[in-house]
Amino acid sequence: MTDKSQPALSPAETEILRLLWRVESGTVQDVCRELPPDRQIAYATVQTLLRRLEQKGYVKHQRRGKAHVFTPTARRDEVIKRTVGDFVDRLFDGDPLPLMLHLAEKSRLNDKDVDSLRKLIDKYETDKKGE
Amino acid sequence: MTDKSQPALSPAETEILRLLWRVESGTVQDVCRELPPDRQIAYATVQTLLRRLEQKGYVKHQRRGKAHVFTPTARRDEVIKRTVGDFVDRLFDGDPLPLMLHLAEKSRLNDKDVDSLRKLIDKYETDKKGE
DNA sequence: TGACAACTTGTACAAATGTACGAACAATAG
DNA sequence: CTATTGTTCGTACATTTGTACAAGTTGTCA
Repeated sequence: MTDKSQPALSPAETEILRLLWRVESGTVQDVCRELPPDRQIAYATVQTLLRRLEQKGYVKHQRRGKAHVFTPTARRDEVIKRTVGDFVDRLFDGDPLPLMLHLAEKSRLNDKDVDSLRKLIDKYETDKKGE
Repeated sequence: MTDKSQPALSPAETEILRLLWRVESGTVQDVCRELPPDRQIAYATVQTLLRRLEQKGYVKHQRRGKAHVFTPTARRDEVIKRTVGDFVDRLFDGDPLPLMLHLAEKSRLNDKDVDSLRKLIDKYETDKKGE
């Protein structure tokens, strides 16, 4: 059970945490290297954000030689779930359907996307029968 | 064409704007009255937020007697679209599908929801054939 | 062992955000 | 016309966020 009551993430923190997830685990430099080319922020800034993430309990670090190696402690899907939840609460009073419909309408889904969705829906209906 | 380059909304601002949309148009008090009971913030605070919304170009006001009547100038779906877009960018690199799948999985959709979705998907496939 | 390079830590600071008080002002009742 | 009441406006302030410099620390290579 990971701690449910972690403080919310700021956008910049989210950005960094996502990079860290991508690397699995890494030093400040590793994270910096992962930044897209059009998004250059200073080493020190990334460091601060990682520090704040640690304060908030989303990552931990351990030394490896001189460097700190940061590792996420929060599971990706947990965080995403909470973030999305907050978002849906804020914008749609907690009802996910309008968001889904919105997404389905506005975005160009390709065939595979539609397929995945259809599978999910089918699965939902199967599950429901099983209950 | 509404101005595309409005400054982003803070969560509190979003909250107030949503209330204003609900009322269509109203005074500070009207908006206050619309606040859920478990979310009591001071009149003055709502006022400030409405003022900031106006500065950012999301609402305008006109006098009616003593009071200011605020009206949204930004279309609901426009704002939602942009907000959702930003969110998807931030959390999913702009790809909406993971979010849709996430929503479909984690949320308890009821039968009507699933039905709506299915309709949308069907429509998508019809459209595609037509192209 | 001492100099160098890589890293971290402390600190800073401007902007944005959430929140709200108190003074000024307008409408209205008497 | 004045006192009262409801409203706005200016202002304030703590906190969070985004950003980063400079000084200190630690490992490493000669």
